[in-house]
Amino acid sequence: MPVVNKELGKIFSDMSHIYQYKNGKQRFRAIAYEKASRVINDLQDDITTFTKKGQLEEIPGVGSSIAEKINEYVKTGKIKKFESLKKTVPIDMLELMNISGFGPQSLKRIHQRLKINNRDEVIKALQDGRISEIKGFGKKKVDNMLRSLKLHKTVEERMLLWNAIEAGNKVLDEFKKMKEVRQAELAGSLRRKKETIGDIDILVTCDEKSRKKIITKFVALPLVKEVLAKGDTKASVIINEFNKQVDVRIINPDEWGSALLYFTGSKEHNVQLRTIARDKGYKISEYGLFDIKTGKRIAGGTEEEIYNKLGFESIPPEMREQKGELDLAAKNKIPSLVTLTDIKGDMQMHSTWSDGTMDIEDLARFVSGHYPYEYIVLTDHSKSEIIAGGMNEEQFIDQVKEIRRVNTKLKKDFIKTGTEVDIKADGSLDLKDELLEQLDWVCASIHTGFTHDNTERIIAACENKFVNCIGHPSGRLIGQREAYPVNWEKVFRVAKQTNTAFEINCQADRMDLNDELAIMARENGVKLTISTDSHQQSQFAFMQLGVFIARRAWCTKNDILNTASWNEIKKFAERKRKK
DNA sequence: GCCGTTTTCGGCCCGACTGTTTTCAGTCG
Repeated sequence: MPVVNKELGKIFSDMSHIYQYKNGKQRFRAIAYEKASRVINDLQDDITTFTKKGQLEEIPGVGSSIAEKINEYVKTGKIKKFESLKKTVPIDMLELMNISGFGPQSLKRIHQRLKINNRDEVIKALQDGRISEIKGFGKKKVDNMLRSLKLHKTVEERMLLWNAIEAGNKVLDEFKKMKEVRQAELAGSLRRKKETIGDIDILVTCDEKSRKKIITKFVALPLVKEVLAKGDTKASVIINEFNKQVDVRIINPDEWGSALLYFTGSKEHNVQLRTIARDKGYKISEYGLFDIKTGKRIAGGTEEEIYNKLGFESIPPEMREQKGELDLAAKNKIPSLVTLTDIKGDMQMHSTWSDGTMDIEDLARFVSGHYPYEYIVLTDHSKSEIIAGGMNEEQFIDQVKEIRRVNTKLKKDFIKTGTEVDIKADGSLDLKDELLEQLDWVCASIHTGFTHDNTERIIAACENKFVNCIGHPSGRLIGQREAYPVNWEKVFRVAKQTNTAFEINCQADRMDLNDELAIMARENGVKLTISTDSHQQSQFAFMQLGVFIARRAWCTKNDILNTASWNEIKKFAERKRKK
């Protein structure tokens, strides 16, 4: 994330906290700052590209007042209003507001009674019993505050989508095993397939009388580490796996659609939908769609029913991020998103010839036995990748012979020849064109210089007529390594001109391109590939992760190259070579 | 503070759980 965006996001989040703390009547102002903070944090481009063009107010949630503050910050490095606000509250204490149980009103009372000014003092006062002497702070509340303080660190770290899918399914299976349960489904950001997941949401239906029994069974499961809350219709627990929070909601079977809609989010999508419903004289809650005047329930059994009653076509969960999907749905223009079954082959993987764990024949037999693919492309590393056992030109020639041998043995032209060739610091490749020309598919990737601006390097690679695709283009590793700076608009323009595809790499910690960049690529007319970059058997299953990214980027089958037959892909490569 | 195919003013989604209360505020998702 661009540094300025991060700084501004933090400032606006702080301002939101300050307004919540100061005065309940400023609630909506606080919400506005909160929203601005989130939007700016999610922004792909550096905010200064907006300030330069005077387009700040085109960002949703940014109006004239916040735009002015952004300009002030970009120009002077400060926001006067924020500086003066900071002096009126114990700002160091408000850091705690991100922790559950530490709301503005509680912190305010603690500050006023104990004259405490920072988070460490609050923690100390909690532990030595001073806070439990304040009216309204009983033993349970203090215990809860101490507990969530302890949990805060581990729970705040988000988990990778892949891990969340595995953990979520484990819990989901437990519900499906209970005979009282009618339906159970993963909801929340997990259902929308965000690249990282905060907590796991599960929705369950049953007869009303079975609710208590289900909750009781659930909180007693061995996989539950700690119970945070439980009532008649919901429960929150921490599970052993990844130390993550799981929220369960139980509803009646005829509320399935409205509850799923509500529990899937995103929050922004729901708020927009509810606002529209309200304008039309309806009210949406997790219990259904209601006519405000008569109080009559209009819909709620399925999500589709609710969308339709409000004049929308149904919207896939991956699109529910308030990015204009409701406008499209109103015009019946929701794209037909790519699905896993559309994928006809895997475009990047490694064998024992470089750093993979399977030899070519085992690999081919495994994939053709477990996946319905028409082709796979073997893309072992080139010589610069010494640690990964990268190969030189002669070794690639030998490998081509081996691939032919295996294909003959399998009696089909299943394995395509290829490489993941290194893009060197100067933008040149570390394999000779004479070799690249002989391969079916060339993917070029950056493996060094992660802190530099790599725009020109990627462009240079695109301009080589034997390069068909750029691999893991942004170089980020989720939670470990930031993406290197790149002028993406420029890069995607060149990609389009040169007929170079860009990869959506499915490795669980890469997910690269991410959804935002995939949107930008698609809008620029750049073709995408979805590939697992598998190094071992289990990783071929990552393909679904890439499909999820593509769906979040509103991609159809036509945007994804490897939904096509190999003949089509060959034509794509040939067009570039002829240019 | 943001926002607008009924509004440039007057709205701003909706309900459950907890704890400490005698009817509700605070917090959360």
